[in-house]
Amino acid sequence: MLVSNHARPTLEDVAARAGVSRATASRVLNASPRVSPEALEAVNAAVSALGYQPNRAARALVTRRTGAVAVLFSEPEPKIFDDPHFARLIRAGARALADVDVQMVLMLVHSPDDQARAHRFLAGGHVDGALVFAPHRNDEVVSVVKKLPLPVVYAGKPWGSLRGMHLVDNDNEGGAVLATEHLKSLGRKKIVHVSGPLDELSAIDRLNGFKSALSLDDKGVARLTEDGGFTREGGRKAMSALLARVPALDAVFVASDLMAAGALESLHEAGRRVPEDVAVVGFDDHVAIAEHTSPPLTSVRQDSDEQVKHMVEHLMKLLRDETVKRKQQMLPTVLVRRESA
Amino acid sequence: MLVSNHARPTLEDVAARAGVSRATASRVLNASPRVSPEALEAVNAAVSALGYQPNRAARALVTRRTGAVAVLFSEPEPKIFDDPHFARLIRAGARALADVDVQMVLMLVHSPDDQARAHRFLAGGHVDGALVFAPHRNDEVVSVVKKLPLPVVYAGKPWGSLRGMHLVDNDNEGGAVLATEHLKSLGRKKIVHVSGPLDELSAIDRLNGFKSALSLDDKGVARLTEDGGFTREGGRKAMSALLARVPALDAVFVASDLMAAGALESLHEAGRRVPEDVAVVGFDDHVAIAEHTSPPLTSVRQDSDEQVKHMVEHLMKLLRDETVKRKQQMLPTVLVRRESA
DNA sequence: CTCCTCGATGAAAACCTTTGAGTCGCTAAG
DNA sequence: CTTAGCGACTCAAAGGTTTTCATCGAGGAG
Repeated sequence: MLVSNHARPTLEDVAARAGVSRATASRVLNASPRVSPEALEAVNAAVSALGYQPNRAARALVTRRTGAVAVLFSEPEPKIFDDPHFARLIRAGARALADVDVQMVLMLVHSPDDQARAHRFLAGGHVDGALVFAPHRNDEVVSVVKKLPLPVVYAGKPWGSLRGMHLVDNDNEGGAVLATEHLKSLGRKKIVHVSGPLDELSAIDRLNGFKSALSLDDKGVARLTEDGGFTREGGRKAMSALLARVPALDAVFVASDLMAAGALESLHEAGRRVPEDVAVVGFDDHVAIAEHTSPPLTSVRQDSDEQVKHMVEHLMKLLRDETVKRKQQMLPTVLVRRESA
Repeated sequence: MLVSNHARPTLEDVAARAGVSRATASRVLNASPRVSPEALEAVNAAVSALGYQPNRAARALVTRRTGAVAVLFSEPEPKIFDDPHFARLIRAGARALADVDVQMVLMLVHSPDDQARAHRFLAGGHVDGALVFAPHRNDEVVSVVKKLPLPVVYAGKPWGSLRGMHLVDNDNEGGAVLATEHLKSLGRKKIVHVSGPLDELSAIDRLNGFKSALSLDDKGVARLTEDGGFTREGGRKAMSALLARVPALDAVFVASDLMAAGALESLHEAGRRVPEDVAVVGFDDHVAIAEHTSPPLTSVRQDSDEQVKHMVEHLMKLLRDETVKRKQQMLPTVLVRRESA
């Protein structure tokens, strides 16, 4: 029998070599139970002998599954560049999806053009589902995605009604309580907060945790809090503003490590020693930042790798039509002590 | 006529509605010339009326094209997190590929496991081609990819023989000459260089540009140069080492903006004023960094967006079997003056 | 010994598109 | 008036897999 030119082997070839029909070979590949041990072995042998790989397109055609999922980021461009958090999320997504043998189609969505394209793409059935990172208030992406008949898992709470939405969030509020309680336990009396932008629910949750740990009323929170916009520069400015407004402050809980880095700069400039004069706690536990500030930063760890892994698992369950016990998962946060508090 | 349930319309539906055959409808979609204006219009009308989108799997099955390309990054993890350059490349890739309606499948390749997976995936015919970012010496990814019958375009020169390889590089050497000449033109006499890791050809090229602009011999270069590893911290340390070794230095060309940021810190600590005492030129012109150092950084611009765009165009030509005039493209670099030199 | 059941298997349809070969109606050339 | 040529189109095959349904054989019950 002539071996064909070095075209990729098809299921037919495998079946022929194993001495069974295409159907049986297919059943082996899909781990169907109705197949005899001998057939199973023969097919497996043929598969590895031929180096067979199923043709994704053919399979997709009949199963109506593409084996790909979209990963959507809606974030203004500078943030994506500056904040290592995004790189980490993208990497975690790449790894987690590769682990389950699913193609990751990355889409960055900023402009209305991008939104239209994303809509076309998602509606076009080119992916089986989507992972959506869109933390901002009234994010267009969310409304675009929401009306599509497509399984979606969100990272954190998207703005608006959460009814029926699948998401994996970090316990932002709990983490903030942890951080604030820790500062209290150090005997600090005048604790302030550099928050993230209040059009993101994660920032609001952290603010609320701070507020509840200190039993503050709205006015109190407003006085002791400044928005740092989740950027380094914003953190620096917010810290300066707080120093001006509350000169006697002896501790600060900063809602992200990147902002905390900025806040530390501001504190140094103001001549305050950390942690002696002012204790500082960040949020994220982003090692690349937290371990390289001076002093190294005590921070609330939110494990992004874990979050993304859960998102992928959750989405896979949705795709397999399994029932998920809880649509909305919350991941615990822990305090990682270093030297700043 | 009953409208079917809300299943996605197929080409058959479009053809029926337009009153033509499937074949004609297909030709319209693929912009074949052999089609009458009336038919063209009728089909287009039907397409938009039905909101038809071609089934990618079916198309892939017959054309043997997947409509997806892989984007491979082989870089140790910390780099990917810390260096905004990667975020920029990823973003540029996402945009450029979306523009030509091609799916971007992102793969980060670090471990041997990853390499095996990448090999399986690429050999499995799941993508039509690949964009490879693998700058390091003897990078496994390159050898894996090289023996595959798959169109590949590299970012920058991969290590090893370049014969027959398609790549888009920045004019690193030219940029380095530009930077060094600029420092000379400022009347600086003692110019040193913080290089990137010398297992990357881009770093070597920049070093060579520095060397040739100053007509240095090997010994001279060695004395005036220190490896900063393309990291911020490395830049700081390299600068300190150079300050110790060449106290009289009055200018430094740093091979990346991230390292330059570190070098500036080191210079400040050493009490040198920039640019009065020491003029500094970076490389990359990474705005997020260069505009926010103090003082703002003069830098050699390499336009990554442009580079990636060229890579995508190049790959598309390869996929269309067009002949490419030059397999290896070199993109010009320009000096962007700010305050540091 | 016959009839059923049941598990393993094979034949064939279905998924949706592209594309080469063939058809049809027309004009221009002979 | 016939015929070659041509443009626009249709027919139908091909592409590789999953899955339904039918078949086949073996073994157990009657």
